[in-house]
Amino acid sequence: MERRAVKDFGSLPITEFSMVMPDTAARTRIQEKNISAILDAALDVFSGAGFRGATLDQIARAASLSKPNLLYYFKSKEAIHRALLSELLDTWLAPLRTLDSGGEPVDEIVRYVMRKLDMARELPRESRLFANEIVQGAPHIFDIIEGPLTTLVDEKAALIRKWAAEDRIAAVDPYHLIFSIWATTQHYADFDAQVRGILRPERDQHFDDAARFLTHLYRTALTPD
Amino acid sequence: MERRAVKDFGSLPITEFSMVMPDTAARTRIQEKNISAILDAALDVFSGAGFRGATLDQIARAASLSKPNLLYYFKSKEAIHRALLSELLDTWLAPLRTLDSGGEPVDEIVRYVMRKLDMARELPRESRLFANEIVQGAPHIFDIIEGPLTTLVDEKAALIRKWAAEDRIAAVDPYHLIFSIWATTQHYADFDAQVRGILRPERDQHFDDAARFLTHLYRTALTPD
DNA sequence: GAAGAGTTTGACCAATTGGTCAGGATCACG
DNA sequence: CGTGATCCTGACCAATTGGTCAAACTCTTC
Repeated sequence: MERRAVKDFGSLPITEFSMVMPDTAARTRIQEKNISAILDAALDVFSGAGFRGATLDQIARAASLSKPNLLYYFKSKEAIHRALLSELLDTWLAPLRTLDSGGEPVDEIVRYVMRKLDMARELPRESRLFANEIVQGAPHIFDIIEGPLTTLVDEKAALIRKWAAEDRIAAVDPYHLIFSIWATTQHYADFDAQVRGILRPERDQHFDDAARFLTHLYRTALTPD
Repeated sequence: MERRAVKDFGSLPITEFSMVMPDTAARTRIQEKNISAILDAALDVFSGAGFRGATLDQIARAASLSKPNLLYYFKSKEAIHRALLSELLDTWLAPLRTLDSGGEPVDEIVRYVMRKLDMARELPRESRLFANEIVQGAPHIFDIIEGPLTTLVDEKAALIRKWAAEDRIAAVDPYHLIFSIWATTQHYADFDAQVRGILRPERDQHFDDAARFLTHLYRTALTPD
C-alpha cells in the first residue's frame, strides 16, 4: 500500500480527513486505535454531561491520551462532537428505516417499538447524546433534523397513513404516533436515573415489564376496530 | 411591621434566608423584585443550557443585575439552582397528586394526561429544567427522586393497581403507565426543537393533534374489555 | 436629616478550559 | 540503518468563569 503524503498536516490533519473521507482502510493502525478510543471516550463524556458540560481533559483522560494528542487527531472539541454525531446518526435512525410496507401493519409497528426499546437498553449513551442535544435546542444538529430526519419521518408517516386508509390500522396521526414511540422507548435511556430511582429494579429486569406494557399499549391502540 | 436585623448578613444573607424561610412577607420590596427576577432569569438559562452550561453572567444579564449583585442574593450558582428546583417541585408534581380515586378511572387518567400535556405547552422551561437534570444523571435532585417522588408514585401506582383489580381499567403495569404518560407529554416540551423541526407547525396547533392522539392512545389501551 | 440597614458596583482573583507550539520520540519503509 | 512521515508531550497562553471584597450608594425609619 502506498503511503500517502498528507498535505498541510501541521495543524488540522486527521480531522478533516476523517470527516471528508471516513474510509477506514486509509488509516494507520495507531490512528484506527486512537480515533476509536477518542470517539468512545467522547461518547461517554458528551452523553453524560452535554456538549458544554464536557471538557477536553475528561475526554482525554477517558481515552488515555494527553490533551494535545487529542487535538492532534481532532482539531477542536466541536470537531469531535461533529464526528461522533455523524458516526452515530445512521445507527440511530436505522430502526425507523426498517419500518416496511410488507407484513402486518400492527405487528410491524410493535416490532419497531421493541427494536427502539432494545436500543434504549443496549445503547443508552447514544440515546442520551441526542437527548442532550435536542433538549438544549439542537444547536449542533438542527440541519440533520430539518434535512434527513424530516424526510425519513415524512416518508414513514405516509406509509402509516396509507395503512390507516386501508383500514389495516386504527386512524391515528402518524407523526404523533412516531413521537410517542420515540418518547416512550428513549425514556428508559434518557431518564434512566429517574426510572431506576423509582423502581430500584434488579439488573435490567424492568425492560421486560416495559416491553409488555408498550406491546399492550400500541397493540390495543392500533388494532382497527 | 418590625424590621428584623439579620445576623451575619455579610456573606450569605438572603440565600439561607430564602431557603430556610421562603416566607414572602418577610422580604423587602427590592428583594421581592430581584429574587423573582433572578429565579426567572435562572429558569431561562438553566433550562436552555443545563446546570454546567449556564453561566452566572448569562443569568445576571437576563435578570438585569450585575454579577456581584446576583451573588448578594444567592451565595452561589448552586444555591440559585437549588432554590429554583425546590420552588418548582410542587408545581411540577401537582398534576399527579390530583389523580384521585373518585370518578371514572379511565377518564381520570386521560384527564391527567391532558393536564400534563397542558403543562408541557404552558411551562416548557420547567419541563426542560428537570429534563436537563435527569438526563445527566440527576446529580442535584437524586434525593428528591428517591424521596418524595418515589413515595408519590408508589401511592398512585397502588391506586391504579386497585382500579385494575376491580376491572375498572385494563390490567397494565402502573409504573410503566406513569412513565409512558410522562414521556409522551413532556416530549413536546423537552424535544420541542425536534418536534418543530419535523412538523413546522403554525403556532402551537400541533398540541391539539397531540391531545387527540394521546386521548385515543390511552383510552383504547386502558378501557377494560 | 442622621444613622444604620440594605443594596450595588468596579476591581480583582484563582481555577478551569479550549487551544497552540516547538521539539522530541517512534514508526514504516527503502 | 537512515530518513521522512507520523505520533506524542511539556510548557505555555488567552479567555472564561465562579466567586470575593472594600467601598459607595440608597432607602427606611426615628
